[in-house]
Amino acid sequence: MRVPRANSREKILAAAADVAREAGPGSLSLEAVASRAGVSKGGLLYNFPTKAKLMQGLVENYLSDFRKALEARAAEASRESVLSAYIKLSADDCERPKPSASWMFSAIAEDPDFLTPIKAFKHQLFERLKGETEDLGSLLVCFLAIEGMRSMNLFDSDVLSEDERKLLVSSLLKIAG
Amino acid sequence: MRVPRANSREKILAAAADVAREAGPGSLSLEAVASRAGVSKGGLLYNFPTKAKLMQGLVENYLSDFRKALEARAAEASRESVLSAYIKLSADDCERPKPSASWMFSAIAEDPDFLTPIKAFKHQLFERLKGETEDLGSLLVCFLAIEGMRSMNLFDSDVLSEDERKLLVSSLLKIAG
DNA sequence: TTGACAAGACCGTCCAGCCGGTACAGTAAA
DNA sequence: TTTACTGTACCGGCTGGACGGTCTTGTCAA
Repeated sequence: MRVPRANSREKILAAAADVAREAGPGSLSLEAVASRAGVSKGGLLYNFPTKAKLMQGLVENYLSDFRKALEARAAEASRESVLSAYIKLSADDCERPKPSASWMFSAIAEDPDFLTPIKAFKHQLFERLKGETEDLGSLLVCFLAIEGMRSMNLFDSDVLSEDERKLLVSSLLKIAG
Repeated sequence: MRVPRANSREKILAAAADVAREAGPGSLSLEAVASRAGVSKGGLLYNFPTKAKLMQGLVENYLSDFRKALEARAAEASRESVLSAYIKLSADDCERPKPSASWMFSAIAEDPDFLTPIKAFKHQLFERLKGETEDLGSLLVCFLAIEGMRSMNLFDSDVLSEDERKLLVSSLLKIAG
């Protein structure tokens, strides 16, 4: 694999996420992405031969980032549980008021199957946490509460205040032990 | 050959939800809805002059159903807290393996603002629960865990088994007190 | 020379919204 | 009782436009 002039792939992926977030998931067209990335449509199609490939790229990018971030957190405080790392990571992700993954809605509209890797990852993560936590009930509550937090952030729903979110996180960390 | 004069509005709303669920949120077109509802495109446009009105109808229908169901639950066991009623209602909703609200993704793709009534309702519900619960931390955990459960159902993500969901619900009810 | 794009024309598809019709139902005058 | 009118509910073809994807031609750096 040759080194590109500039790394267009990542620019394009970032642009796609930007477009979905700012113009709405329904406005994620190839032209909009290309324009946003400062790339021609031909250049975009060169990197992602089809829109499906672009969606797939978004999912893979998202997952690899997530994995890296989680692993980094789990490593930096190895005494902590992975569950705690997951809680803190998610709390930080949701700190940012902008939903960074609106592109998921575009992907679902295109084809719901694009999300299967994400579902699989979540399942895998859950299994991993099960092996680590002794009280399944607590794990379930924590895991689902995180899911709820992430979901609210994704939908750009600001039901909770800043303080409430912090209280939630500390409550979850307490439950996680 | 037009057979019965029936309440087309509800038929159309149900058809829209069916189409989104079965053909995917991206396939929610006026023609598909009309065909599914056994109504012509003109007839559909007669009831809902624009696609936006149809989406709005879906949201309003969803909210009024939700309100009724919650009120019914809260009334039938008036000794229970509203939080408990909300937990049980959500558990029952998620029991059905079909994600009954895939149309939400279509609505978001059309315009994210369609969901503001739902967000407002959630906010309102949360405020109501705050007035009822003494421990804010417990409420937060419960509320978000329910949100997570609903979100997983919406995304058709089957991370939890049947037993795990039941355990989760009983754990939540215990936390809710 | 070749890989990595730029630029954009072009085509087939799809879809929302509009519009001119049509089949009733109710009413009310003749 | 008939006829004429009016409004409701619905039909279905049409069109303008957007969008995805392909293809061709050109550019420039390594």
